[in-house]
Amino acid sequence: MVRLSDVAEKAGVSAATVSRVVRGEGKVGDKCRAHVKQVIAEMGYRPNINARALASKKNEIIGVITPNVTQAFYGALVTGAENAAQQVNYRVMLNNSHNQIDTELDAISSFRENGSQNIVYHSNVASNEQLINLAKEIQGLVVLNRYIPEIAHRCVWLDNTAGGRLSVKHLIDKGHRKFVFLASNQDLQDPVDRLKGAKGALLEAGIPWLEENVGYIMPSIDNGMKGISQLLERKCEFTAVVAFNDSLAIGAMNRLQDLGVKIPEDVSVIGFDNTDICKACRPQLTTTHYPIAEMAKYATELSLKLTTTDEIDSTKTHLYLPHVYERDSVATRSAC
Amino acid sequence: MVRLSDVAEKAGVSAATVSRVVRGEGKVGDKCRAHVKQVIAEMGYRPNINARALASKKNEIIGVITPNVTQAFYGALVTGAENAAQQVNYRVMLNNSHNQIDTELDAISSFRENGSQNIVYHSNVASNEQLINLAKEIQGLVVLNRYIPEIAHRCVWLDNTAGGRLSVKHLIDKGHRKFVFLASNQDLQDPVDRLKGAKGALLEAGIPWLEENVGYIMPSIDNGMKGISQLLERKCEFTAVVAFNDSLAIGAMNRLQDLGVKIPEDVSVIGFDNTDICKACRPQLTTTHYPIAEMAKYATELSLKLTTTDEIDSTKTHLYLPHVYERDSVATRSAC
DNA sequence: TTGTACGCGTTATCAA
DNA sequence: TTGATAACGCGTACAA
Repeated sequence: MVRLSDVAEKAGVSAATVSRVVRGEGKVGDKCRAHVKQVIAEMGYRPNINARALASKKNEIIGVITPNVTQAFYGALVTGAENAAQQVNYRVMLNNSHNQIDTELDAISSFRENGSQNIVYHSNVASNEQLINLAKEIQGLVVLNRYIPEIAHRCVWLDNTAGGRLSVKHLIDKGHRKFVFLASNQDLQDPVDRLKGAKGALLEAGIPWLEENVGYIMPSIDNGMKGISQLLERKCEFTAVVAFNDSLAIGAMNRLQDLGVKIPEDVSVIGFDNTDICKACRPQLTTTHYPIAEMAKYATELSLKLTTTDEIDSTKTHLYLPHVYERDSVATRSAC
Repeated sequence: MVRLSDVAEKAGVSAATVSRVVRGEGKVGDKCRAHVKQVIAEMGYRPNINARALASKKNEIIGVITPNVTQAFYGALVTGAENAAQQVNYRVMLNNSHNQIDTELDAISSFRENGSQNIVYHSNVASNEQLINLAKEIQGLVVLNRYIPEIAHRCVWLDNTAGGRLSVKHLIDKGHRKFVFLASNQDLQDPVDRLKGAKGALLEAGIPWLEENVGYIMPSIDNGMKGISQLLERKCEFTAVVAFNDSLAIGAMNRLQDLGVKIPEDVSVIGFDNTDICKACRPQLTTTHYPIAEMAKYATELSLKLTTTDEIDSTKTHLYLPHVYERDSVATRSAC
């Protein structure tokens, strides 16, 4: 491995000078710089990252914490972050936390020990207090998919209330008036907000909210099937099902089809997220698009900005709006 | 940040001793060790990873290179690797190469500059020569999903030929004799091997191989739909479709259903990989299981072994066998 | 079993 | 604009 000092010796300058041209900082004479660059190219020198990190206490690493990249949603998240990282030659360190707070905290410690100040953190288990405290300590920490007023300018999140409202409004516009909801039973804000939005859309349209028409379950295809069965047993009447996410929607859809219900002719179904599986089912799933890849990309850019510039506007948060992505699982209901 | 020397001072021992107990190596007196550990706990000391990496020229990082974790298959791959890494307190650095050889090579350089000797590399674009040369230079490089005889003991791969054979044999056992194939047009060994296995199974059963019954396309749901349409236009006769992967299978299945063909009553469909989307479609997809998560886990364990012990058997490769995972898209065909 | 002393490859603070 | 020189925090021969 060729070192900085090797380059310096061959170029006939000091190590300090080479360091300056490598980093592109400090004053260096034009022809001196050109010469050094030449030698660097000739020798194929590449800086030792660990030595650099040790001396500067910085490292070009962006840590990404996510429950589990096996799930399409989080895969898209990581891809978005990695995309932004590649543009500035940063590396991404990944942690699958499996929703274990200890694992998440440990990953954060580890990232920091590696000299990384840049962390994009999606947590379903950390408390607001924990996040606020971490944000104080870690300059480049960005909280993804969550809104915490105290650190609003460090949050990149989706307007889930609007999402819930849009989903339902889309169905109302198509003539539906009898709904059933497959909600998440996870102790998170997202499910609450989406339901709140849904409720709002209903009230606006003068449709009563029936709590008995809501099933709370852990999101998965299998549970979507179970959930819709339970709703059916309760003798809920509906022409549309609104699901917390795509998996639940697809489970519901498939179970209904098994029972001879035609989608979307008899019942319309709408999902949430717009993950890849929406194209696998039949009919293809109409869903509310969650631009997670873009959001993750933006979040890592924000993290970078947080650690490199002072001009951050701490009075502003970063809120994304979802929109309905139409496929084939929702149909117009002429009469009701 | 509390340093090694801080601990040493407070404990009244030398830095070298603290270093020994931290690493659990070298001889240290029992009560001395206990005392130092006590102080470490009290002070909340954690080693500086960069300093350690600089001094030892090693870093506890495992690099994972994959085309794109947005795809479920690669998401599972990364999860498997991360799983193994967590067990030994290693961190994973991720690179989405998007099948760009430059990106892959760059990632490798970067990993090495970070002091990592451990790399799990899935490449669709690197040549065998490149891989062989890299393996020479990088002690802990493991090639995933590919077999290169010269570095057989560094390869963790699937028997794709057996996979192709098993898929078709499963269908033959169910009474099918007329097949159509949706193959990949990617310039890789996997598609070739799977087709070879399929052909073998056919010949064993005395069924002729019809090259015109094979469609070569880039794997995706959309292309599965297009592919089966093309085969239909060619007036191929078949009672079963064998797809290179799950996406193609699902595309084919859905298009057939659109045309009024009943799956599996009229036509059976089998996929490959056993990714999450198999449960999203209707009927759920019977497929050939590719144990990618386990393989990736094993691959990173192998990489670790390669860099820590000398007792590696270089006469042995690491070959996994796929198996048919039955769901609902394949049915028995009584007469033909 | 424990301690000393030097090196790892950079960055950064001074002088020059 | 350039060059010494001291950190950075730890690992590791070697000596004790």
